[in-house]
Amino acid sequence: MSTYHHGNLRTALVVAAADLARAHGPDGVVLREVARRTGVSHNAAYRHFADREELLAEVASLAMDRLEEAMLQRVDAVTGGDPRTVARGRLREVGRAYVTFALSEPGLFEVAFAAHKPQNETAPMPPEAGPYGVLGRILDELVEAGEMPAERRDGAGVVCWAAVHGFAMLHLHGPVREAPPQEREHSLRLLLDTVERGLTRR
Amino acid sequence: MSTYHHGNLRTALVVAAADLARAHGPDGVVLREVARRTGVSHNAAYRHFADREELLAEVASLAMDRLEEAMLQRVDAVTGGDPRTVARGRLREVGRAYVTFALSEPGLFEVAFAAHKPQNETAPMPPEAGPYGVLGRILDELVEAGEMPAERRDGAGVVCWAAVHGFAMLHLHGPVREAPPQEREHSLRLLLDTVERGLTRR
DNA sequence: ACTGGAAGTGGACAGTGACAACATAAGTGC
DNA sequence: GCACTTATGTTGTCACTGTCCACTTCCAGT
Repeated sequence: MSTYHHGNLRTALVVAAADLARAHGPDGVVLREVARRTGVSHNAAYRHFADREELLAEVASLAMDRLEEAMLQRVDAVTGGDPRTVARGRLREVGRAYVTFALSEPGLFEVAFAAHKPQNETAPMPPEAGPYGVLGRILDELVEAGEMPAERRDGAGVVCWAAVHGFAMLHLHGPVREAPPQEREHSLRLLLDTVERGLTRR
Repeated sequence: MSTYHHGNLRTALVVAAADLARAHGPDGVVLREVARRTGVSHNAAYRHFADREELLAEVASLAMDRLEEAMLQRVDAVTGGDPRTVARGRLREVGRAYVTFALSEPGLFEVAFAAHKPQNETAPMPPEAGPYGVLGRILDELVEAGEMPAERRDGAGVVCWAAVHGFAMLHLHGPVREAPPQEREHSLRLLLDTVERGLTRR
């Protein structure tokens, strides 16, 4: 048989797992179904991943990449004259991108934060990489532009992230999950207003 | 046998399920283990709950009650002269209570927001009940005291909830889950500052 | 005292993650 | 060219889960 060895099963498995995640969330990523879809027997995955959790972690990492892409795309579109308004605009856009991604790719988004037990292999937490890094750079811009007091810079990343993350969660599983889009947009605007005002004012 | 009929198995099952939730999160609530702990055979639960999801929903409701208690306890402790400072203090305390509960009872907290498929039986969403109601009343106080513009009242509930919910999530499963308590306290303070400033200022 | 239905039991079944033993393909040194 | 080693897939199995079904036990109302 020419197809005994798949070639690059590992990535194929991750892709299939990501599809499942997209469609059915973290619990939908079932090892045997992933194998089925890849046209390979169950247990084949164990040659590439220690266990289900490790495959899930790979999907999570993929999801983080997608999230970062979405953020960068929107953020980089904000440009033009005044560094102050640019920085403010970017802060808003990065928040909007986060929420938009979460609501349009709920499955991937959940998986990204469902990686449970182990911290990753080598890198414990490179703070300047990934979505958090994107946000951090924008906050730095805000400080440099004189729009945010420098002493607020420290926890600001967590504050911003918490706000949009919570917003997304509440609209995915929380009590406002059935709110009409119009109301959702209103809340989001107020959220972005509040954070911007809270971080920059006075 | 005197113990063939348990008496009030339903609540006993919910309690056992809650214990499991406390210890191991939503996925730790395993029907068979719940039955085992209650000293009853598997399947006994099916006389009281349609399926696992329904038992989980009951635990979620219990968790919501605990959360509301914790919030009320801290909020009601804020009292004294000026209605303005009282209202502001309560807003901070309700947020602090939310985060504290989430971090000290992560299992229950997760279950409270893991109830997936069905909206509840009778009440679709009584907005004035539960934790959301507690928060809502505080926001009303803020408006009445003249500390928050009335036109901001509408989405304010979602904004506050999102902020603390996201904060809790990030510290439970997110990238800052291993942050030292000191750093966490700093971020929380900044979060509360930001929301307060953002909602009240001009 | 009898009986009908509610509450609990025991036994199945399909589906899951994981492990161990086996089979096959691809290299690798000679 | 050719044996041998190693990475990669496969089959078979196990314990565990949620759920369905048929059966048993007990209480309540006549």
